[in-house]
Amino acid sequence: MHLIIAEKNIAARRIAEILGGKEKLSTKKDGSVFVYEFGDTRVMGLRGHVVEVDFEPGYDNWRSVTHPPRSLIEAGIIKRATEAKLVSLLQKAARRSDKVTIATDYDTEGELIGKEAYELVRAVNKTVPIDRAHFSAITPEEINRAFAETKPLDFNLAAAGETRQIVDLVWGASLTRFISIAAKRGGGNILSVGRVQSPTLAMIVDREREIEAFIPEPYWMIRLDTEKGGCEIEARHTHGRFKEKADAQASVAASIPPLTVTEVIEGEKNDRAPSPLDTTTLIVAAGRLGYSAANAMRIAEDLYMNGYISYPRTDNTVYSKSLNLKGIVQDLSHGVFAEDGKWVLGNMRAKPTRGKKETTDHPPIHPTSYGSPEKIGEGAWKLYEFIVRRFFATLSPDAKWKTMKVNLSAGTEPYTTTGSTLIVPGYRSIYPYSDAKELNLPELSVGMILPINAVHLDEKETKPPARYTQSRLIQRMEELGLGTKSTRHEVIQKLIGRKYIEGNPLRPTLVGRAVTNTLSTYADTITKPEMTRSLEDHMNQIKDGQKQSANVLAESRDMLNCVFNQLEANEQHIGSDIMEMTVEESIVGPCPVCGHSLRIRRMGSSQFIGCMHYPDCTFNISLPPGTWGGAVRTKEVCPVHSLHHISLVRKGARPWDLGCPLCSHIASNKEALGMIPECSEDLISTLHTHHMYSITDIIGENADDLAKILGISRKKAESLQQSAEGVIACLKRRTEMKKFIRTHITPRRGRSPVKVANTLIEAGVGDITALGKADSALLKEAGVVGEEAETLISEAKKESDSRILRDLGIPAASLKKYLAAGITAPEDFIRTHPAGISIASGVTIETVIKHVSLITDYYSLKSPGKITNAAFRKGRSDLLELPGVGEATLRKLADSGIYDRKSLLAAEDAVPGISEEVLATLKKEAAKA
DNA sequence: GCAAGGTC
Repeated sequence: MHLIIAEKNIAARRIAEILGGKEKLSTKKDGSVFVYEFGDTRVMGLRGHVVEVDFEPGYDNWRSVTHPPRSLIEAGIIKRATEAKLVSLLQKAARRSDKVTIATDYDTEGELIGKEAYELVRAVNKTVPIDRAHFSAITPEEINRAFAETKPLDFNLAAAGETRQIVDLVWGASLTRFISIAAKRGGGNILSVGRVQSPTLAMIVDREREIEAFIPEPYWMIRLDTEKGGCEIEARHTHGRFKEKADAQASVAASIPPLTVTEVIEGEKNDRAPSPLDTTTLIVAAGRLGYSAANAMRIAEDLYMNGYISYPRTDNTVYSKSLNLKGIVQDLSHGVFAEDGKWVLGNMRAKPTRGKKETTDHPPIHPTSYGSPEKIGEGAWKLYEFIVRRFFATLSPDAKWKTMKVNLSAGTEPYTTTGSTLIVPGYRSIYPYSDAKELNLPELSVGMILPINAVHLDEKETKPPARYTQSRLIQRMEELGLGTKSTRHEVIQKLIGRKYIEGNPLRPTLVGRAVTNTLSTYADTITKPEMTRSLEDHMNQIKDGQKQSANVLAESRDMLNCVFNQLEANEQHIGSDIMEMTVEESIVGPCPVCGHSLRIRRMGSSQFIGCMHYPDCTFNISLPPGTWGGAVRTKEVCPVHSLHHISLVRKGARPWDLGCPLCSHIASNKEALGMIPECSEDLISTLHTHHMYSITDIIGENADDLAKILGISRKKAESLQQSAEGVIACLKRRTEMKKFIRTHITPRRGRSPVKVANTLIEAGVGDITALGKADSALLKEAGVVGEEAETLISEAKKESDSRILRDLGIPAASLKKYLAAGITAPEDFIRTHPAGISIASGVTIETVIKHVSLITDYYSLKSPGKITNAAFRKGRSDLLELPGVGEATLRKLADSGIYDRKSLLAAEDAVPGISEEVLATLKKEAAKA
């Protein structure tokens, strides 16, 4: 069997279609893996890299003393399968192959992916010949040619890719760990470092610094209004910017009639049709259409998967000769594009335009089939339409402009104005994305005298450089060689996810600035794009066989060791620097009690706002747990408390805006405070002026202090505190009931669990015990009826009973056994004799008696008599010896307190479930024995 | 729990 391995499923399918020709193609799917078969050939697609480099085992603990971050530099590197299922299927096929062809993408990473496949094949099949097909487009011509002239795999090229992987892992992981540990960051809060992300972050930080350091300078510009035959013309002074206002004013004053046309220069300008699309250009254009970089790529990926456009990750801007451009235009000339498509066919330029970059892996991004707006969908249509029109434009003639430059003089002052008219629309008739505008000037000739309608002196200011937008940043990254077409937008997302940058356009956060500062002081290499450039140089040398991968890695490790010398010597310093710089982001505002700063603090998943002067000041505001979202401060500040508003942010959810934390704290505690009988409005406001907002604040205060604050006696203060504790207990029970209702009631329209609970609370049912005693009329009012109501009540009763039992001191393990035996309420323990309970539940008699005593003590009833385990066992076997006594009879007897011969003989009352005659017979038998 | 690079 001939096994062909492609880089991805779609490529595999198309290769199979082409090579299979007229042969019947069968598609098999195993899990999520597709296999295409024709004749004796089988084609499989990988998912890019199916193995990953990692450190050998033993380096997982970040805080290990024996394996500190630095030890990662020399740690062994292993490869681990990331797509286990796919790998096992691949190897299964490889075992039975007599020929293998690697058909991954035609670039460095593709060669490495090919080598990974090669090693997986070799691991299970030592002898099968393996070759490599190179193709720059998946078209019949290219594929047939590539498979007719296969070559050996280029191990040097793959080694170049592998070297990059290892350098990235070693630098990235060791530095990430070091700096995270130094700044005491863990969990989802680490500080990452990498060859691509760190220089990208540094660009944003640098830009922000430039903006901050920028001092605007005033300057002046002069414009002049004139007209010709009713057509208004604006001309500008040729001096441009005046630095001195006086000079500008002098020029304005000298701008006097006559205004004479001194020169008219007419020309023609060629406006070249745009070049084919690569990923970066697509993202930039998408940015103008309102798509973020990551969103644009997601949509493009979708369009590609559905067959509407070609592969969206490419650096290529030159169509290959094998691409049937005319055929594609014909295919697209439907529906919305019918007319424009026909126009393109009728006006096609001799050769399509070409861009500067030409690569071999994929064609430029172009449409592959027609999709109507309905099929494509609203969110993606603008992007798809752009891709189609851009494709049209690359096949359309250039546009032509007529230009006119007119020089004028007003008194001694020179002015100029320009106009432009589109004379040949060319590609512009089907490509409306450029903002170049026509500006028609009237006919003017040298010597003409025009009126001066006005002379304006505009005061302006120089402006700082603009912040990066996502697409501008991606362009810049491409210029600097940072990242690839597939990863640039992901890098930006990563920086946002790490809270290094935010906003649109992008600004650095304090964390982002702190990390960049530290890195550029102690690990400059990783913050510079030059690291990527020199890595690429080394990769080229490895590819050409001029250098060994091992040498490059050794050099790189030496460098990293030098960096660590710096870092380790300054670890304390680095940690405190970052922590100091970033603390500001968690500061909410002044503490209302002591005036120091309040900070958001996190401990595990719980979070609260606390005073930085703790423990001297214990003021704090509780916040919802982190599962609702991490608390961050927003820009808004409360005018009353001068505190930043707080927002809870969670992945995949809209942020929950709490507003001013103190306002919301006060509001949410107001109702609870009102539940304390002694709390009048006045008393509450007195409490507020002393910064006591919640019930816990009242309870936590020293009783004497509380008395002083409120101007009441100590006794009254104590009773207030007691009432407060009562309210807390009551609230706690309510919460429990709410939770209970939530787990037992399915939400339905107009009847949410919360609503049900609130109706019950209003009616005075405030805990689970009360719910167990509630009547069905009330539940009906709350919207719970029939069987559901019965279950709710009986479950509540069960829950409440078992709580009572637990509170009385019956341990959970025994309780479980009792409940399983149907002994659930305290009454059951009194109604049934301990002997019956013991037999039913399997708990030993001595323990049962101990537990029953707990209950009888509580209800002030007589305790049950003592029975030892031994006596109980003996009595039980004695009874079983009596004729006609089995387990069932034994149990009935036990329920009535009969557990041995003696108690049987002493029994006076009837035993439920046993007839009097039988009982009498038993007694006789017992007396005999 | 770290990187960057493929692809889903």
